[in-house]
Amino acid sequence: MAQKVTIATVARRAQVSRQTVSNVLNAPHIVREETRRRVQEAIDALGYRANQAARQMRTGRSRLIAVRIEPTRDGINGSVLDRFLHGLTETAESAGYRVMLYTATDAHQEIDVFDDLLGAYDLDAFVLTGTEHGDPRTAWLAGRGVPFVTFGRPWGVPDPHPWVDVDNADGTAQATRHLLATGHRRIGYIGWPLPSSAVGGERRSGWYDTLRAAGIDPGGLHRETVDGIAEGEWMMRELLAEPTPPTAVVCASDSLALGALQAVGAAPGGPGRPAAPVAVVGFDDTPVAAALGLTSVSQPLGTAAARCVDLLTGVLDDHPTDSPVLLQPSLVLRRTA
Amino acid sequence: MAQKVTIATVARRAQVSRQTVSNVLNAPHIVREETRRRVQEAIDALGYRANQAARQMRTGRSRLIAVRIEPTRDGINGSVLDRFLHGLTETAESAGYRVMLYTATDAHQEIDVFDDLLGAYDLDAFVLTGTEHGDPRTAWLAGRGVPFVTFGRPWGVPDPHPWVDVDNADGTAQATRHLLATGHRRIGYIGWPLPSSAVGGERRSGWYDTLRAAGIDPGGLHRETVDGIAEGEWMMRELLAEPTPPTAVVCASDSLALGALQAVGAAPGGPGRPAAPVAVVGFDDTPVAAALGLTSVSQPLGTAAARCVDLLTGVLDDHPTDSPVLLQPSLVLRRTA
DNA sequence: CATCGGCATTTGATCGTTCAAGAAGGCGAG
DNA sequence: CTCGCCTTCTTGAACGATCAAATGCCGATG
Repeated sequence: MAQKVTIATVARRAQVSRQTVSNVLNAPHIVREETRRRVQEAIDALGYRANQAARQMRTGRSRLIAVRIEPTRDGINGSVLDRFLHGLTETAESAGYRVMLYTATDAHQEIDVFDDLLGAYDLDAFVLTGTEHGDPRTAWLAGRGVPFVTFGRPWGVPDPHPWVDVDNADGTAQATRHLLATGHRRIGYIGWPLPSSAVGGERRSGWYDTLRAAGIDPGGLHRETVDGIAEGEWMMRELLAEPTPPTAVVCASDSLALGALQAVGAAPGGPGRPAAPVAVVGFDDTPVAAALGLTSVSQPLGTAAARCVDLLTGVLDDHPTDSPVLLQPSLVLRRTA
Repeated sequence: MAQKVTIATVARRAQVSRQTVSNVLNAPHIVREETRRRVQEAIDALGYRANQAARQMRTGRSRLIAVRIEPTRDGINGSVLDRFLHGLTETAESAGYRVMLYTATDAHQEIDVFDDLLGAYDLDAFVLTGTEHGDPRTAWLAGRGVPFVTFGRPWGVPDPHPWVDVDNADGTAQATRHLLATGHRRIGYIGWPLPSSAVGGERRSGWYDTLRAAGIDPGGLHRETVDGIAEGEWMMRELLAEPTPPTAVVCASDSLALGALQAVGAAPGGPGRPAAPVAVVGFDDTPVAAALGLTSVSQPLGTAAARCVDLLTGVLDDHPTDSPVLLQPSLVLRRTA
């Protein structure tokens, strides 16, 4: 087994002091060109890698970012987090950071985990997903001066923090405009209950405002429910029982959309099958949507993750760019609309 | 902002030396009961948490486990990794370990990442998923004496290592037995090409052996292809074109099963719809299967993850239990079989 | 010619923990 | 009484890096 290579090993080999090696790594501009090259050669030859623990002890920085991994409640929507995580890990790597996972059952227990992680591992930053009104987590982190980014904009927070979000309203607006363009006039909406779901409000307003802008009264053609396939089917049945039922429906999730599809009797059978009698659009472009030919709004998750890392490294490396990022989703057209 | 609480702070408050505090944490049995309690009170009162970086520098152990996060190639099967990761994080937490993510494009690049992570972060162990024949990663890790566990048994490795796996053959065997019990006699199989996919071989043999044991000749009722919905549909069409087509088919993945479903003209529409004319069973019990009412073989991913952590902590904490773990899957019955 | 300032590099201290060795006290045996 | 042993606790050193300050060198300046 090879001996451990430390900064002292490199220093001896390059005939310089430890500090000069450290400078080559952390402040190359203050080292003379010829010395820098000599040290660099020694580093390469020995395969030296700076020990993070030692560096961390001195600097108090760990180059570690924490993200919560959630149990995939619904199952269908789980892939959203999955794709986000992958993008996050990849971008963080290229910025010299690593991603650490943690779990939590609720916001308050999550705060305990923050405390734990900060105390034990000196975490540099947190990425929070799924912010809601009056989120206690952001207040706690901000109060401690811990850097963090949220994927999801802050809701009613006085002192704003860096965030990245996808323009949910624009997503449903795109869906609605597409349906209008293909001749639909009675376009319904199935989403989440408003006071509790901030994102739900966004998605509904995209549908609502687009119809109003087109001179159409959305009327009572909308329903709100918790997420789920069965719930979507039930709500769609209600809409179909209206005096003048919708000819198309925009849904806040692929789960709801899948339920709606079943209610309209569309037998989803994959690409190449005849279109459903009632058009349906989902949200999130999950694998289920792709598999079944469900038209759905796609979030640029890889980009969102990358921007989260950009914002964080901005704060951590002292060139903050505190402008929030709002990304545009795109409509993926398939059989159902 | 509160001052940083170190082991010295605790020691002063409890009127003992640093080392005694350290002993309370790491070797309580050598500390007198009354002293132990006094120190513990100080720890609780101050909210002290041992700094991992400092501990790691002295002991060389980081209490960190690394797992690779893969791009969800297919999309449908992505949720498998997702669920595994969640279980891993949760079990690791309760064992005092944390999970770190990394990405890699291929096995050789992954080995570079190993080197990086070991050099910089002193990782304690790796969890590898998806082992194949002649995997260079296990050889590299074993050669360096780095602890690791694989989710997936070793294939043709001379010097075995700890592993956890799900009995793939038993999964397809259960599916096949269920089909036999419900009266089917001509049962086909759609899976992955054999020499390249070790898991594919397992899954096929479960189907094959069960039929043989029931006195039925599997004949030519099987097809092998790469994973995907379109591929499944195509292979199923071939099977249906046989002189005596199958009345049921077992598939190596939900993707293939979904394709097969489309080929048999079954319009998957969710629970409550009439059964398909040809029975179809998938593998992995993904959200898509649940959403469409596809009968599928379910892997106990949470348990598998927990056992991976158990094996690792066994090695790391010096009470190795080097018996591999083979878990039984279960068949989730839905509409399609 | 002495002094100064700037540059490149080195030296000693430090982060918070655990290891290895040593010290204090009590107790029983010779 | 002395010695050795055990239990319990303390002291100094070390892990590998960075920070802050000091050093040597050089040419420019008064």
